[in-house]
Amino acid sequence: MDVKTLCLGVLTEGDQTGYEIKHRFEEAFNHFFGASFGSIYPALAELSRQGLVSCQSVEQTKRPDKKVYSLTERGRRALLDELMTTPPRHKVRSEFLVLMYFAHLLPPERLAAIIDEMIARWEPLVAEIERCAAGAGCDMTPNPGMRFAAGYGRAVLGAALTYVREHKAELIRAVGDAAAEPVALAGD
Amino acid sequence: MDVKTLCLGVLTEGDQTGYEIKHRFEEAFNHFFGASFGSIYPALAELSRQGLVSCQSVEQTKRPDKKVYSLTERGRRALLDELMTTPPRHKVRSEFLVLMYFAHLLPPERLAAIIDEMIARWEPLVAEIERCAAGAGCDMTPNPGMRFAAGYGRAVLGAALTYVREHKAELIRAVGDAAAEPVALAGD
DNA sequence: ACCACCATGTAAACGGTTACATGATTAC
DNA sequence: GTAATCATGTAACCGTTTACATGGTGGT
Repeated sequence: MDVKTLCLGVLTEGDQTGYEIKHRFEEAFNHFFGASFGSIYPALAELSRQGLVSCQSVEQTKRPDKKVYSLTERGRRALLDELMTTPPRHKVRSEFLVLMYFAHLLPPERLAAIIDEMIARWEPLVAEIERCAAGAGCDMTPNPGMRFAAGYGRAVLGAALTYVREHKAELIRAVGDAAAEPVALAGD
Repeated sequence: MDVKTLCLGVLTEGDQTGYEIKHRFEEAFNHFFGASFGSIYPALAELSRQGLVSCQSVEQTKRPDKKVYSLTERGRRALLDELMTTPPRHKVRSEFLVLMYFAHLLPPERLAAIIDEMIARWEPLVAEIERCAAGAGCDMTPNPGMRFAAGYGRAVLGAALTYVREHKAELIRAVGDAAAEPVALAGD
């Protein structure tokens, strides 16, 4: 499953331009699937070439023509097929946790700054997930899947936030103590 | 931050071969950083070329020579520098949640199978994280960072497990109801 | 018989990010 | 004057996955 499939999926919610699709990605999939313009535009071009979406240009003054994409019947079938057959992978790649893993190699101020940065990034993300689950940014009443995904995000990010908040001081203290130990021995 | 950095990090725990490093990755970083042989061996070769690790071959009968890598002083400095400067990214890419998002396009049996598969995959993962946090697979007493990362994994995976278990039936019912509605109207 | 474990490596293919190119409009 | 919004696209680059290549040992 790649950006192409996600584009097909977004287009089930109505015809959209590449630009709009990008924003829909950010609203709806922000916490579990990222995509940049550099992957979306080529994906749409390829889908168009394969006849899975159709495209009509809308002229605009002093701007590139807007290209509105629609899901074709073949595109819908391809999407359903993909959804029926792709295995449910779930990958996390966290440089944050790598940094935490090697906490004993870092000064406490750096640890504090890293954790604070994560908290500052996750807090608004939870807020946005909540907004999205309430139906913002999408015409229709939020369907069950949307609510499930949003609920998952809220639950998991909530747990992450709680965990880092509750263990920040403990980690910093423990690292400080471990660093102090050999010095104390040497000073004996 | 890439596999190279992680290799340097693992080597702070003691000299190891590429093969052993791979297994250490699976034990320690399983839930937040994946790496295959195809990325580890070239990474070690590159680190060796850069003088960040040293390597001594150990002859073996009827097997390729074992190559034991050690962190050099320059390697340690490079690692510390990397840990001090890399921003704490944290990315999730979940085809599972994409599938859930489009639940209304899938039959209930498929939804149930997907959720059950995730539960079956996460349950042993939590168990392994717990084992690792207790100090298994690593000579030293687990240091604070290891425990923090493991605790994070336990908290977050625990929340994920609880969430999917508690909302599985609800999702499947809601999707079934939504699918039944138009039929009921048509039948009126 | 067959599979898992040990042990290293290469190379093609893949998919995505980043940076670049263009350029008017509107709001602070 | 500076930044954000609208709007599309290309191309170089990056790192990883996947598949292949080799082959003895030990367990069920």
